[in-house]
Amino acid sequence: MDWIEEIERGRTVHLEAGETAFRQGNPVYAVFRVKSGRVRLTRTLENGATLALHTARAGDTFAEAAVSADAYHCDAVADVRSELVAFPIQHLRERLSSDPQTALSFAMFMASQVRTLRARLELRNIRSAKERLLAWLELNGAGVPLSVPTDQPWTEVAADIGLTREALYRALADLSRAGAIRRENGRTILLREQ
Amino acid sequence: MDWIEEIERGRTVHLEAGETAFRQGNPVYAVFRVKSGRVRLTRTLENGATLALHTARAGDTFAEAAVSADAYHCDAVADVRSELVAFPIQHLRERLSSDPQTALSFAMFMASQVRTLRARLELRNIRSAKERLLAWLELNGAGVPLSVPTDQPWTEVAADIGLTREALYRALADLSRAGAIRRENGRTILLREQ
DNA sequence: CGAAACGTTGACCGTTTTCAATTACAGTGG
DNA sequence: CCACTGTAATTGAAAACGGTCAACGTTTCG
Repeated sequence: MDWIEEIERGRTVHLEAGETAFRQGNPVYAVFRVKSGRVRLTRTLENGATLALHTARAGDTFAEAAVSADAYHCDAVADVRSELVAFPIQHLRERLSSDPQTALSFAMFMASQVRTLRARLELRNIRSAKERLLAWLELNGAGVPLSVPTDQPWTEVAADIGLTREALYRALADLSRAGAIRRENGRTILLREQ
Repeated sequence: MDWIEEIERGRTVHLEAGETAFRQGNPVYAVFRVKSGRVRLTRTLENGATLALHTARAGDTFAEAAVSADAYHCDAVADVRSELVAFPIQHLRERLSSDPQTALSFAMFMASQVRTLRARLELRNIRSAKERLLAWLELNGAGVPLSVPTDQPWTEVAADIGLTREALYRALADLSRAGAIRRENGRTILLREQ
């Protein structure tokens, strides 16, 4: 799972809000992981428009493509004060191209990301806030009855599933009221399972 | 880019609408690519609910995780009559675990998918239909001035970016009217570039 | 201790969805 | 070659849902 940390420890980088880890065109020097904070990846087009490509949060790895590229293809700007771990590509490349086991771990890690992202994208196709939230709970729940621990603020969940926090709280309240879920100390339990 | 076809040719599988490539729990036997049609990946929960995990379309590879799993974790059901290519995992595994170059190609292919998916997800955070469409055009455009070929029906684009086709056509009309884009034989050209 | 973030609910407004209807076009079989 | 079916492209009108703004209590953390 943690393919990259098996290869090397990496060095910690501190960024203040607005500071950059790299810019479009800079020669690649590392792959990153966010320890805390938030990093925004954006691409600037020829015409000056800025496109958001990703927002990396605590735990996320980014710029994995650096392994096989010469230069970065987007900007990485800290959104708030952030702490990153930078894994120099040098060593990474050597290990990946000499040790098939490491390369395979890397590949399978990326494959699992793909699965997660596809599911999140599919989730966004659900228009109704209530149903979307319900699907998110089902996707992230575990156990019987299915339940989700409240280990991240609902505000974050809201951003995750593409709702404003207000809409999320309303959906939560509606589902509770309808008896589809129950919220208790630190967990949300799915009811009405058949 | 086409890591998998460099390893083996795979055998073609024909599925009628409703037929399955595999079901949750089946022992893995292949990784797939859709040649034509559409395959829906779904997971059935203990409580009977069905979760959509992905919809694979022409050109998409799916079940890449089969490489390192014993059984499939979801159902793959053809949505319409479809043609798939099945790449037996046997040989795939051997090659991937013995040849670092192949494993690395696989990893980088997955990494590029991750990049694309992240960008598509980020796109969905744009609430306004007009702006979302504009961002999609910028993301998929090429050349100066930026332009996008009409190689897929707008109906599909609508599904891609999470709008109903009606909303998309309206956004398209609005942008045209406002002079932000121009639609001509087989291309959509972004104007107002600075 | 004070300032941020989080949690929650109300009211209103705007955009998108929905439903409906129409035109255009491509492929199919008689 | 033409009626016939299915998909794509478009536009209108009305309804619904989520966004936005506002306000307030609570928790967290430097």
